[in-house]
Amino acid sequence: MIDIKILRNDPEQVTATLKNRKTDVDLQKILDLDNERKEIIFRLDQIKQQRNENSGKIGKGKVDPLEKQTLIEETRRLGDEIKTGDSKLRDLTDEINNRMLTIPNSLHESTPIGQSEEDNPENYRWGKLPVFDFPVKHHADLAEQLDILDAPRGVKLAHSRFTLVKGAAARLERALMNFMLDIHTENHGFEEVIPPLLINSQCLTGTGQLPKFEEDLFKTTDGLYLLPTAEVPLTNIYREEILKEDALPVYLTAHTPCFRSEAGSYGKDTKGYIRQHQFNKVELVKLTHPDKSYEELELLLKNATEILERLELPYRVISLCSADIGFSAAKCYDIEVWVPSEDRYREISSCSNCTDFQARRANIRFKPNEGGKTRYVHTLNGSALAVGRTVVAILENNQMSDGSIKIPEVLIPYMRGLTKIEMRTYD
RNA sequence: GGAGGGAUGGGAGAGUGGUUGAAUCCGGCGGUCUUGAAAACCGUUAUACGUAAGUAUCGGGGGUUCGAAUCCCCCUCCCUCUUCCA
Repeated sequence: MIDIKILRNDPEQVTATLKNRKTDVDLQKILDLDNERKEIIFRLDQIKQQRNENSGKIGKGKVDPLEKQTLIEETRRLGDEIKTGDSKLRDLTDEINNRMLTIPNSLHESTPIGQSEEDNPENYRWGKLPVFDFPVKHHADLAEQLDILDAPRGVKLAHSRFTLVKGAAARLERALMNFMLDIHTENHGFEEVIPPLLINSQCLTGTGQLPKFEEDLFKTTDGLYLLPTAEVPLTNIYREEILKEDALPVYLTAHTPCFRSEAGSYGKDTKGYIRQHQFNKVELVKLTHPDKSYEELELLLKNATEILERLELPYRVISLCSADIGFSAAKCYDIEVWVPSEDRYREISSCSNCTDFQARRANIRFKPNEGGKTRYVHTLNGSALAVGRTVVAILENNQMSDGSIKIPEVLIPYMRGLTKIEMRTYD
């Protein structure tokens, strides 16, 4: 949530943000409601003051009995007025809040203005693209031959966009999560946690998935949601808390499955393992001092790209432009990995600085060392990495002419010595 | 699932209708003392809105009352006992 003071003092700035983001919110309505609210508060405070004075007099018995009855009756009328006023005020405040929750975060000055994802500038590329002297295969075809990803049976067990992961692919996913978590905990200073996978609506409102994006989520019958990303529980760990400044920055990582309904992406990536309702992801979250969040974003990006470099997978980093950046982010880098069968890079990570936007929604603050007012922390999150898509990248980039897959050097110990995924032979 | 108990300031914990935004203790901060530290002692120590007067806040919502942390109702969460279970 943005600070309503920004909207009051500089509505043009918010209007510009909305325009650049290609979205629309009725700001004038919010401002009107806000003014109405101010007036009600002012009037109500005066009535309450009068009521409190009257009650004080009655209580102290300083009024003579005749006047007392009149005063009580008069005060009762004030009470009625307060009652209706308070309920009006509450409704008004709720409506303002609900509308405020639909305003996206302000953009950082370095976030490029663009009209669509076409306008996301590329920052740099890393790695040599693989050259194949045989026809490149799609990972779904490779996996089918190797009998390691089973889409039809995923459908049988659940629904379309679910895949049964088998044998060497299952081991590869397990190896990747362990590898990624080990790097982040041992080299990058993140604390590993295992959060609940079912999340309540307050948390999802805190990180910005609710109320606007409910249709992207799976909801359970008792009102909880399957998490769409570990960003939600990790960022919300300190919801409604005040941290000590010395506790910052907080670095958290988790491996979790993620669940997304993928509403609105019918027909996209229907073949293969790119777009699933359930996928594994290792997530990084940072809670930082507001003055440090942009340098922390650069570090976060490095934390994520390091995984790809160690796996020797070619990637590029792009900056999301105003039309493509997420609702909660002020600035966001996407890391895209090379996918040979598509002859292009595909998203494998998103690293965002959400500034105080989520912290304000979730009420995550810290007490400055030098004293004074509590301030909102800045929250950052990044995938490092999406495990399923990493499997896709390894299958495709490391495919051999015979359809076998070379295991990246750093994963071999995690694969219990397996260096290659080959055709299974059933006797 | 069954029965009961509870939710108060950073923490512990008083407070059953009228200067109680809230005793006391711990913690935090400042000071006295000390070469320094500890101990002791003194002071101080919530948040939001508002230029201010002020208003609101004792889990959340509603009600009773001139007046509610305190009484009544609903909801949420937590705990204990019991049952079941990886």
